[in-house]
Amino acid sequence: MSKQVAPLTVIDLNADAPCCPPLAQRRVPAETAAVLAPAFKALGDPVRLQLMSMIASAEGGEACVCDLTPAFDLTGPTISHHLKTLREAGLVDAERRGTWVYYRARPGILRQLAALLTVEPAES
Amino acid sequence: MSKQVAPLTVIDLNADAPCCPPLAQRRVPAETAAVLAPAFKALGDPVRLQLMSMIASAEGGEACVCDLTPAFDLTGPTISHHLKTLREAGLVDAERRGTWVYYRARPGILRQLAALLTVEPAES
DNA sequence: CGCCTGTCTTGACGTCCGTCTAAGCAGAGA
DNA sequence: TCTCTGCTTAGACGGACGTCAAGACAGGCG
Repeated sequence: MSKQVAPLTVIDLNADAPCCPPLAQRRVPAETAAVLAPAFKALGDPVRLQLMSMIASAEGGEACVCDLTPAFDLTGPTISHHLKTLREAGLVDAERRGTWVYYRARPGILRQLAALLTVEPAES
Repeated sequence: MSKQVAPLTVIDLNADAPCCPPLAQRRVPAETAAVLAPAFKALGDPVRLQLMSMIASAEGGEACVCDLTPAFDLTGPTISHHLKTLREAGLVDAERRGTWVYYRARPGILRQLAALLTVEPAES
């Protein structure tokens, strides 16, 4: 355990470059797991997964809450709660402009998660 | 809905090719979200994320429960419960050979998840 | 056959999560 | 300033989750 000085204690979730080697290449340290697991957890709900996709794929990279809410059979506060969860997981960023609130995806952490799940094309 | 015979009602989680376009490219349909969210949810626990990594990065692609359990400060049944969760999410496969049980990662679904999270290198 | 080791299942308990209703706060417009 | 609309926060309730102790099952070995 003292072989390396654990340079991953604080993980920069905004970095564009992957912070960690793929999950299938090297065993994920406990600290890395503790930081990245909440992000996976936030994506572990169908509503939030769709919200994340709607935000990330929106025109101009941002989506208004007024466009997100009517896409589900849920009340406004419930959608707001899910958006807060995504925000606290570091997956999205919120900004109020006038009357409406806009949400924007953070590509950095998405890249981290994708890199972690990357598998060699032919591993057999 | 009658345009195609709904080939995504059941998503082949074992397929090697990605089943869905990236999350940031097109809005994820509700059915896809319902199928893939449980996989993210299963990875949304630090213990399971480490278990998944230990299994996927193990020699020969498989890991014995007897090697996984002592790596955590948890009881055997708890580890077994987490492994069952990973199994039910389709992330790993279990096989008993003699006394010990071996777990093996399913690269297909990992590729699906990684593809879904893929972000363009420069999206601005 | 009987015991031992290793793993899974069952049942229970405390905590967290998803959803709702009701209330609070921030801007825009009259 | 007053009111209206849009979004968030607070509180509550039912259900699911993480954990453990105890028991059940499978396989190997005397």
